[in-house]
Amino acid sequence: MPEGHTIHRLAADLRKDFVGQPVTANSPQGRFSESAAIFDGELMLKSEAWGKHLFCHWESGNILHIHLGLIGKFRKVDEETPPRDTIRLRLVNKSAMWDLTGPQTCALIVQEDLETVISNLGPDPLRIGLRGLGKFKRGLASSKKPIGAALLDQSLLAGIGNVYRAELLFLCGIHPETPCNRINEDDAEALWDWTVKLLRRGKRLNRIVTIQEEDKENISSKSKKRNNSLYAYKRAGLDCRRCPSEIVISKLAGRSIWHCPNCQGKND
DNA sequence: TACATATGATCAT
DNA sequence: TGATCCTATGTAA
Repeated sequence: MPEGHTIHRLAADLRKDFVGQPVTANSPQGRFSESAAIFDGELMLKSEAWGKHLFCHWESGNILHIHLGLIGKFRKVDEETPPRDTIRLRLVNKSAMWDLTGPQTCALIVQEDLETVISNLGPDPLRIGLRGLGKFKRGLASSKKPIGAALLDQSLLAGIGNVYRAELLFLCGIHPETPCNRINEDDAEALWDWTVKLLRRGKRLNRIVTIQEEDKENISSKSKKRNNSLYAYKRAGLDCRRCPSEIVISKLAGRSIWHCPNCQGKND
């Protein structure tokens, strides 16, 4: 679940449910009890996302910093949901209840700490939009890493994860091993444009959908049931949606990556 | 019941 | 590069 679109959507949903009326906070699991007690009963003033980081600001000036990591979830639950001991944090008010489980980070910090966190992040496409292109291009130009590794580097751009990196490279026709500094102007611009577009779509739909209208008709009725929203991610051995080749899987920056050997030209 | 896996990141070697 | 942390889910045994 958690790439940048998820976190921005979360920030917006939490804002809707909690900003404006006092929030009860506790830690059924116990591991966050002391900190939760500090802002328990306060007003949430603001809820925002930077890349994959979520920040909820409280009256006292304290800030709840959450990073979901690989397996974390922060979800709205029914008021009868039992307080299981995997729930790190539970937020409640009159109209809503949310449970946080398995976060990589859940900490109470102050503004200065927040600034340190975001100073280590590259441009966030969902905050800066198309205006972030310049920064992104400079980041690419100064790196020799394979683009497939760079896209996961949150200090180059903030919010992309393993699904989007495979899909972005497919849509731009770029081989994952291409060194960043060999990506030309047009490709860099296309990468940034698609990133902004796809993250916005993901936030709106609350899930990752990269498939384009013109490719929908090429999806055989056989596979119509599932897995129809992506081009490359987890599609090893299946037909490319745009040519007769098969999608191949490889490893890059310690994670699996998928690409079409025909549509995503080999780098030399 | 056990194990593999997951849209992440850090720390040790 | 590999081990590690956190939790839930699906599949194998």
